[in-house]
Amino acid sequence: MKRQGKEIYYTISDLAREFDISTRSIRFYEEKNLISPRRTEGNQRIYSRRDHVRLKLILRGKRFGYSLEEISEIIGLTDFDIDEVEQIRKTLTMGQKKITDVRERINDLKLLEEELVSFQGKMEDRLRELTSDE
Amino acid sequence: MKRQGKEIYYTISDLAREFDISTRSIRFYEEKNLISPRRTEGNQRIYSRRDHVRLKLILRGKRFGYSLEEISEIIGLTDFDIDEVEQIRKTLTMGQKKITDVRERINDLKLLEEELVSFQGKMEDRLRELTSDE
DNA sequence: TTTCATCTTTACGTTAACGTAAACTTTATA
DNA sequence: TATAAAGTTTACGTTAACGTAAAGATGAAA
Repeated sequence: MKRQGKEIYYTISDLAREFDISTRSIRFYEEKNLISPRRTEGNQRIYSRRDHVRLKLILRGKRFGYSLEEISEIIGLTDFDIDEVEQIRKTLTMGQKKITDVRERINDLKLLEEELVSFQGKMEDRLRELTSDE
Repeated sequence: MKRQGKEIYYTISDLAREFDISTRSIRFYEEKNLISPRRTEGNQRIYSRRDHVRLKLILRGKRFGYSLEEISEIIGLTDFDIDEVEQIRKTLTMGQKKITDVRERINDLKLLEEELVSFQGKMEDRLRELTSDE
């Protein structure tokens, strides 16, 4: 992370280090149009604060199993290349679907958590059983 | 889903239909030792109620981005081939890690949900703005 | 200004998670 | 009992998401 006057910016290896991913991955995301950094005169990538946020979003999406294509859809929602009412309505509908999807996932995860905790409890009981009488 | 006296069992296509996946996938999960159905005399797979539950767990795992290998770890927790105290302790430690992991994922998802809802709100405002004065 | 770490593009390699096809067997139904 | 539907194994194909290597350009430090 560096500064240029008032601007905060990052090199590709800054981001790779911070998020613990390879530079290859970051370039790959760019190839897939998930992120579009500016360039220096010498053609090297410079990532803005906004790119930084963007990358965090990408990785968050990956963590719960969205493919890059799906992430692209979700992130696309944040792209302000929309201008007409109809466009906005479409975006709203899609956004609603995504929200529903995310809520479902949260519920699923809570179920799994319960199952794991319950199993954990059973194991602890069993352990007490085995270690009490020795 | 069929019955054989008191037993409930499923063929491979029963499961494929119910969970909307291919029979290939189901066989693949077996190849990876995630599931182990019994066989008929003629060597065809029969899935028990327990196998059914197991498959549901596998698919749930997949939904939030666990790889089959990770799912295998999680599911392994339910396998009662453990008997010694040390084994149980190991299992408990690992289970704890999984629980922490799952909780982190839940939090991440809640963050994403907030972001999506907030964005949705902004879009609705914008839409009202555009449609109020026409 | 040199020099070395860091960056660039290009391109081929790899792995997980299946898809698909072939050739054959088992089971259900007319 | 014949025949079609469904199942089996074997094996090669495919796609996403990178890994890795080469060959050269750029930028920071001495």
